[in-house]
Amino acid sequence: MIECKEDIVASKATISRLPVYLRYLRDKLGKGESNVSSTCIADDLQLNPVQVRKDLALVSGVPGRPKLGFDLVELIAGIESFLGCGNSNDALLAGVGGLGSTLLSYEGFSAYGLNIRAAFDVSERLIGTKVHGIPVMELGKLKGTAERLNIRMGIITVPKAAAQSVADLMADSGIRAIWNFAPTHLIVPEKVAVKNEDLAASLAVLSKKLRDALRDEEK
Amino acid sequence: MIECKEDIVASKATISRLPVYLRYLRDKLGKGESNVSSTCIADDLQLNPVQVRKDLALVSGVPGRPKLGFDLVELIAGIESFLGCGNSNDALLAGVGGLGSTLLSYEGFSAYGLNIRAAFDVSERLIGTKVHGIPVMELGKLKGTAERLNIRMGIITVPKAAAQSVADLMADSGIRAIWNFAPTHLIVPEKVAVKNEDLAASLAVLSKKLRDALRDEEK
DNA sequence: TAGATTGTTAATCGATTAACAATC
DNA sequence: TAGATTGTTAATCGATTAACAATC
Repeated sequence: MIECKEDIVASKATISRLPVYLRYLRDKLGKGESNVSSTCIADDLQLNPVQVRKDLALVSGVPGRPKLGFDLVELIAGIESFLGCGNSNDALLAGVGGLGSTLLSYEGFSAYGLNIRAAFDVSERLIGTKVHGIPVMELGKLKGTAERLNIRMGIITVPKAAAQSVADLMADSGIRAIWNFAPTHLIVPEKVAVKNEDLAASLAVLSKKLRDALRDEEK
Repeated sequence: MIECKEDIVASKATISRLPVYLRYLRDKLGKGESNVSSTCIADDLQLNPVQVRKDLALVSGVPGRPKLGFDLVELIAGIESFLGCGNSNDALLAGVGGLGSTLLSYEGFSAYGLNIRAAFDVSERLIGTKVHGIPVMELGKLKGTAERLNIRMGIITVPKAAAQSVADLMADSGIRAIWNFAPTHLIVPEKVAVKNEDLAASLAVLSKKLRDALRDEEK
């Protein structure tokens, strides 16, 4: 019986920091280290040490030890268990254009449990090919594939104009979580979760920071 | 004299919603509409109407009118002025791999003022070519180009192992804001702003939502 | 006028940070 | 022991939401 940290409530902010810790801790482990303190993590990642301790306390199986800090192996296992928890994150991707192909080829996802099983497009040229070993099928086969493989996560990388209809199709195919890279707001049934990956919004935040910094300087 | 909304303080959360409004409002304008109410925006984008009004009040030149709502043209101009404010957002990109090429080819950025002027790579095969009209040069020319064109924003799409050294190079070249797509934490001088585009973190949030939703259902 | 919508003030909510006793 | 580090409780900070008078 795998122990799942199922009933722990972690804030959205905490959850989004966990992969950052995970990456950092795996790096440290790779360098042959065996312990790390919250203060050290906080210094390196430019976070508040108390925040780090609180985040880690939520997901670590074993507590940190005064003077020594946390055991790297235990900590990594704790975060992996929390983020992955035995459930594989199988997904489908719709839209094998530039961004879609890039995501299909991105090696980094497997480290976080994401496993893209099939891709879909409307282009005759792409249907039947494979990208990074992942088969590209016609969009009409999305529903059957999702149901057959019991896949609950969908990635949308189609052009804006097609995004809503693909979202509808996914919702109708039993997909319950959509990672949306199309620059548009999707309307989905209540039980479908959507995460918009909004590059424009990120850019806006950065660009504002830059402008403020340059202005402060002038004074 | 262009009126800049320079001294307005908007929260990070507000700033990241502004491009979402902007996209939505441009759509509405394209459909021939001329006014929109905050309640309507809130309904469509699934936000709280008071939040929408507060956000818009910060950036709109003219107030909304009871019964009518906001003038679309004025509102769009207000958000554009706030986000762009006359300063062009010229940028450099380092790392013309899959993701880098995708970003170079992405049409959507210009609508938010981003203008990638040059790209850099170490691959002999790529140097001297153009991607989507943007010249790819050897990495060694980054500093000279940044200084000559007075560019202050850099985009990092190199592999993880090269990211820190590229960040150092950018910082040394006068770049003051880095949009980092490499899955690693960068150490930069205090005056350089960094925005990490962390796909793993986004995935973690979505994946958690999905798991919670599926679990709630079982009960 | 009546009703929809606005903008503002106050209350609530959630997340971060500070303070500090406990522990190895 | 002394000092670094932990985990927890309380205070602060920031953002969202509720309540409501003003307005077209």
